[in-house]
Amino acid sequence: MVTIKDVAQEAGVSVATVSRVLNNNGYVGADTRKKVMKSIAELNYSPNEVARSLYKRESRIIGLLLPDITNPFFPQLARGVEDELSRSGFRLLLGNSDENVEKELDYIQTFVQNNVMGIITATNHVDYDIYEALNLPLVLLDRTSEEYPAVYADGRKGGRLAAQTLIEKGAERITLVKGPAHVKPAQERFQGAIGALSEADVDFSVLSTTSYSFEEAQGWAEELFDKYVDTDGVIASNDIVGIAIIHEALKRGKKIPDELQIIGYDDIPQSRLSYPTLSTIRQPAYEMGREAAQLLLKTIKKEPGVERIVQLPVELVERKTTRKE
Amino acid sequence: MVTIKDVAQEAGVSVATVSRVLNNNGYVGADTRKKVMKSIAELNYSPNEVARSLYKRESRIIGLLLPDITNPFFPQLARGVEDELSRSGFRLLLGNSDENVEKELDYIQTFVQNNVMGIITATNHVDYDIYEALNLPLVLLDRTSEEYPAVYADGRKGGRLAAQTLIEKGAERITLVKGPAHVKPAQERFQGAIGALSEADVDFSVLSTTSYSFEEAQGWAEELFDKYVDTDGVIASNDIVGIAIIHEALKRGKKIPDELQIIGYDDIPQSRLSYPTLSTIRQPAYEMGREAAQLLLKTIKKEPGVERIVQLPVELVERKTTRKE
DNA sequence: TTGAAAGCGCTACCAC
DNA sequence: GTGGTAGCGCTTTCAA
Repeated sequence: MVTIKDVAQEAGVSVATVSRVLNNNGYVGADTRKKVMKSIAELNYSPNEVARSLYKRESRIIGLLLPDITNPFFPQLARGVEDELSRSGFRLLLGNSDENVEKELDYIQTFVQNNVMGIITATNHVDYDIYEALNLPLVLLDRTSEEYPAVYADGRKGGRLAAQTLIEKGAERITLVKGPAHVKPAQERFQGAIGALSEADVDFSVLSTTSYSFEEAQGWAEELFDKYVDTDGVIASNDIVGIAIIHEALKRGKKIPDELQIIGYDDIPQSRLSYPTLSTIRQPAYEMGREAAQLLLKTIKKEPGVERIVQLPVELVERKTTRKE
Repeated sequence: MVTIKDVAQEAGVSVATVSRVLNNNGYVGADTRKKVMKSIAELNYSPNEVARSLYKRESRIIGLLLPDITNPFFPQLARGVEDELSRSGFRLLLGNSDENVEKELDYIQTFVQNNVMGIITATNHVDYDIYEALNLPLVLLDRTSEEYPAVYADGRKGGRLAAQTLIEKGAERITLVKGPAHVKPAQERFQGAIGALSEADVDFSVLSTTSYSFEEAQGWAEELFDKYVDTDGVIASNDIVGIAIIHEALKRGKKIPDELQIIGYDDIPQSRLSYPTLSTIRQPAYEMGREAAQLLLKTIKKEPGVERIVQLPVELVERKTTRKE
């Protein structure tokens, strides 16, 4: 390992001087600087971030905590965060919590132990003490809270929009799929949909589910059609479930969208590839990730007047599982 | 921030003693140990990993370099790596390279700067000098190389299997979709398929594509049917493209699998949710991630007799886009 | 404009 | 058994 000492020796100056050219502060003579630069290049030196971090009590690392990168909504978020962060030279320490408090706490602890400069979390347990005591820039992603800055899309409005769409397009026996109770955004969109449904003159039923996963989505779809045989409009809890419902409906010979309309939530990439393509409520996941990163960066840099809440718009994407009129 | 000094003071011992109980080495009297433990708990102390890392020249961090987490094959890998790693208390520094050498080099550099204990990379540019000079445990994931330990599934065999399957099931005008030339595993499976196709008495055509992405998959599918109108069997470059092809085929009124059979590659989770469900060659992505992590861990711990190559089996998953006989 | 040296939090060696 | 202390690679006073 080549250290600052080696560079200093090679260049015939002190480590202090090397440090100055490295960080571009303090006075350094033009030719001294040149000499140092040359030695740096020759030795292929790059400073040890760990030592730096120890002294400065900060690093170029951000902690990102996600429920599960395996859920296709989150890779988008993660990429957004990473792309934005890496433009400022920050790197990502990544953790999947599976919505499990212990894992979450565990990750938070190691984030702190590693001197991360800030944390972005898409988690439900922000109310825990550990975040309070953290004393670190924190931004919530895809979640809300009274206390912390947050970037999210308006779930209530999204849910409402989904329901309204189905109502307008003539669905009369709507089934609303409710996502896991412990997942906040799932509840938000559910509440929004319930609101719109209640205000309209339609019959509707609620199917309660406890997961979003690919493995179980098909089970929910089957249960849905077993219980509500003649439903003609389903509001899925997310696109995965929506796609599973398309699948099951086709299997049972239902005509989409004539006999049955389906609307999803998220607009994950594969929704454009289902057949028929899934109408859905779009959340700008990649953008959300970027915004969260920007917000965090600004907070770290202590820029004045940073907005605490960034709410991104949801949007109806009409494709082929809803009727045209 | 509470440091080892604070704990020492609180417990009325020296920092050396605290360090000993922390690391469970050296002699510590039973009651001294108890006192120290108590102080640690009271102050809610947890050691600064950065300081530790600086002294020991190692850390509890692994660098993971992926092409693009947004491609649904990779989250599985990443989860496998993370789950295995976290069992040993390691964390993940994550980077997406987009198959771009510069980004890759950039990430490698920061990995090194942050004292990572090892690197897992799913990258095509291992031949570059930087890896040689690295002097760090490295394992390739989903890639092969003469020089480094690697975990992968047998692409040649997979490609061969895909082609054989279609031939056996009576496809007579096969179209083979070739993935991006710079992506090694894509070429492997392509070669495998070409081999099987060449040995059989079938006509076939090759459609050359330059990406795997959702955005462009549909374009490839359209091109495919425009160019090869009467193909009755397509070997997709991966499941994304396979799903796009199903979509396009249905749109054009083709009967699957009677008029047209399709076989994918990877077995990403959403392949079970397409309609009809996609027959495919399964790569055990999650397992691959875990194996890579295990291999790396063993290398780090310098366990003797560590295997250099872990080749996981590919497997035909018959679903509804291939015929039954 | 430059160098010497203290110190970031921790570990490990050497005394006692 | 326990404490003192050097030193990991770096940054930043303070003096010169």
